Amino acid sequence: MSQDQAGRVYAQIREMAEKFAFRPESQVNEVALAKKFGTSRTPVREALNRLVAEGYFTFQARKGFFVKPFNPREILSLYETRVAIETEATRLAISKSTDDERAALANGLQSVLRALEQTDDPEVRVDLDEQFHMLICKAADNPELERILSNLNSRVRFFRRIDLKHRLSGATTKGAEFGPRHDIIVKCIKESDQNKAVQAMRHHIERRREEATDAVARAFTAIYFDGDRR
Amino acid sequence: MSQDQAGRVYAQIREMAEKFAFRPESQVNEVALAKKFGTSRTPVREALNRLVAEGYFTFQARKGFFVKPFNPREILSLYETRVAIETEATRLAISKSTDDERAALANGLQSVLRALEQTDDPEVRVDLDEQFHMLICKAADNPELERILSNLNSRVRFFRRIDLKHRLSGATTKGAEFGPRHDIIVKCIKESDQNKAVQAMRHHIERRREEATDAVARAFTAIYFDGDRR
DNA sequence: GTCGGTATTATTGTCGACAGTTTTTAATGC
DNA sequence: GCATTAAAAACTGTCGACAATAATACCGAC
Repeated sequence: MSQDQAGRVYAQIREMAEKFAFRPESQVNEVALAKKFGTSRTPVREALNRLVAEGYFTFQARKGFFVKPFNPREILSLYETRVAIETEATRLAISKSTDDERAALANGLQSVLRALEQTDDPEVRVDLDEQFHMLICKAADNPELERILSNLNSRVRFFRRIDLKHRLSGATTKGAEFGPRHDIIVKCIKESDQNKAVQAMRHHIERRREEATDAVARAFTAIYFDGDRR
Repeated sequence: MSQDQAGRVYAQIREMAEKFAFRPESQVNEVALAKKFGTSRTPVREALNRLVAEGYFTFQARKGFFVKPFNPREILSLYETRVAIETEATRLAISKSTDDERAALANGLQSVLRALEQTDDPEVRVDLDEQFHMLICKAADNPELERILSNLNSRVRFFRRIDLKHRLSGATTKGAEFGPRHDIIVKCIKESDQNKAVQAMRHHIERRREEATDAVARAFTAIYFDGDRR
């Protein structure tokens, strides 16, 4: 038997969860998953346990694992937490860094922004957007903030995708709505303007949050009426 | 066999980790733990998996579970993360609440402060201090922030205890150093002064952080030279 | 002594089985 | 029909065993 089923199974279940292949509030069937992955229940349970602690599932003793409920409040709380983490990360990234480090960071961010301008593929754009935010967080030099943010990101990814697709489809003009906000953040970092950078980051995420709340409605239909699932 | 070994084992291992009964960086021996708890390895592994995701241990494939390294940087990052979470929680607690809710919160906080004044037992005081902060976080009405903060709390508890014991032992006067900060936060909440409350919370935690950095040195000796352990 | 390589031991990863619970289904009485 | 209870099925929680891998001890050559 291969030796790291758990890791593989973990990655796959997580991906399924991110794509909402599980119906919210439904119970997870361990044996079905085990069968699907061609393993015993052990690696499945191991994966699910990790995913509980990461906020994807809940667990009730003697009942099993359940998919996290999926309501506006949950999503709001995710975005609010992002604001908490990322504003502080921005502050730290600026206050801890030397001039050189800050310049390097600004460079990195700008090259992400350039890449953003050169593609219309929503998947890629979500990916780049995430990279932008992670770069700043990494600059804060705090493994805990990084850990939490990457967890939040993976849980918000689904909504981001839906949201982004919608906006790209022509609801608004790309340049006006999407572009400049990122630029402002980079500019403030370059100029070491802590307060303005933090404020820009806050507004950036809060704006996304509003749009995501919208996206939830669309997501609901996508999940519940998009073909058969158990 | 009883039906919830995993929960019991989880709680016990976590408590051991909080008291640093495991030597940082050392490998966790699954069979030894299983023996100690009178179970098989299954519940032990289940517990460890959860604790990895909660930041107590790390995991390397085909090597096993390891106790998180224990250095000033780790601790600094924990406190910085607390600042991120709690300042935002304070902001939300004020902006989301009605006048009545805010008054109720202030009442609750003040009764915790009264309790704080009536005991010198460090254990109890750490507990009350934690309650104070959790009350504010709960008022933010955000399950995610709450989840993260209670995780952070459990991981800093050890340092808080050491720190508090030291301060109570007479290094400083209790009233001057410890008392007023909390009061200011309550006052700002009562008056709905968001910015001041956030600032007060930030300073409160940052001050603790500085003291905790000190405490780390003491903790080191406590862990490494406090009798035999494996 | 120490270096390299091999045998031994310890430890992890996975499995299938079974006992203990919960949920579902069926049956009975009203 | 509908509620109540009993039986059956489905599912979870735990275990002991074994295979795969890593760590350690041993041993001979130099």
